[in-house]
Amino acid sequence: MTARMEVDEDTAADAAAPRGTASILHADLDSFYASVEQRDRPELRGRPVIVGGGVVLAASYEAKRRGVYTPMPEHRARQLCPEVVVVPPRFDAYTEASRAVFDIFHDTTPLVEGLSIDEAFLDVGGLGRVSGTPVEIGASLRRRVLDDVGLAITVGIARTKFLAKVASGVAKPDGLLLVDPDHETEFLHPLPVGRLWGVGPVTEGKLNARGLVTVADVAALGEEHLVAMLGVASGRHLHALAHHRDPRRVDTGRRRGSIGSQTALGRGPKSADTIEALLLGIVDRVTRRMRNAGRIGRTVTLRFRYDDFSRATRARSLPHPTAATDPIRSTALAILGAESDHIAQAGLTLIGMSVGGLRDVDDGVEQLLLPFGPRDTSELDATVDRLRDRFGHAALTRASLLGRRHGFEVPKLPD
DNA sequence: TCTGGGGTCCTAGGACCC
DNA sequence: TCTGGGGTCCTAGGACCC
Repeated sequence: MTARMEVDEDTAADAAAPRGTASILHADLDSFYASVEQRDRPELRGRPVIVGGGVVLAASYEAKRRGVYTPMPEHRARQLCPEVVVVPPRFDAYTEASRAVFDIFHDTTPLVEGLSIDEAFLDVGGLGRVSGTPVEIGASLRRRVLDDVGLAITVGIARTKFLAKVASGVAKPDGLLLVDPDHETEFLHPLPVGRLWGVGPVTEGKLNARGLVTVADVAALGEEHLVAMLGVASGRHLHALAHHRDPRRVDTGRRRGSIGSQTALGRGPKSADTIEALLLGIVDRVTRRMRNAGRIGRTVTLRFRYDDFSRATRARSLPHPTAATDPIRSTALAILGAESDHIAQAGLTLIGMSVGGLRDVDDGVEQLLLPFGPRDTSELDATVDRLRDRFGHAALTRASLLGRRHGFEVPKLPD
């Protein structure tokens, strides 16, 4: 490896460049769903546990040691490990546990970027005088999550988000690992390429087929070769990561760009009525979640999977963003109608719908209300009707607040 | 290995506009 | 009548993440 480093100009340049300090934490709860079950049911501790519903959603470390992983079919897990305990998921309990852990994150630093229900980046740079070194902060975070929430959490600490994420992956389970900024290459280069964030089975297969097995192998390659192999974005990204270049800051302002729901149907024939009923249930669920979140969206996407596991997505954009059930339902039904022949022929095994192009409902309300002022309310009634149609009844409360802020009364308020 | 449910990002072609 | 280049939006598909 040393010889490789010497011939690699990029790495040499990196080594000469001034390093930042390792102050980014990646905190990742271990086997999250399964750990919550073991926490709440002491008789499950020390035993192989999977949370499942057809496939393995999460496996305890006792089960992982037996070769069980996500998303393995449940029956396969039982073959590998006959004494495994299968627990149905309790998503409310996981959401609540996640909220408690994120409270501790936010109490640690204001710079928190959530990645999923069970992991986040924390920037603890500049907290030194108050809270200690990043390693001390990481250790105390782990203690607090265990004491207050009863869950094990692994923390990776590094100069960049990418390295912190890789570090927590290496440190699992129940660990803490600092990647010293002066020894990043030694840490990174021996790892298999599949450890890189963004390298999945397909990319790993392409790289392996060209004899590229470790990160060092990838790092020795010019960017143009990776771009030719993987495309512009992936190639550049991978090249940068292999040289531990990752300028992304911890971003506290990230918001979801789409909200969706899907359901697997199993094999066997389903009537068109059954499929339509399932879709209507999905539409209700998604639009309710949108309204609860105060988001509106424009692009309705249906997702289908067929008996042979081929997939298709069909999208249609609405003229205006909305969270109202009616326009989203009719758009979804129109897409379904256009696909009905293929569905009848190919056999549907999954149906899903999501709404993308999300914005805040306040933005939509504001856009419709903004042309009005205190002296121009002649068309306000019609506008309020349109507000209700597009965004649903709840938007009227927001419209009322916004109207007052702009100095006029919005009529037809909800009671 | 015969596959859940929630998402993100990237690519690419075509329509449309200037 | 035929032509260029750039930008944006829409749609479909694919890879990836937990």
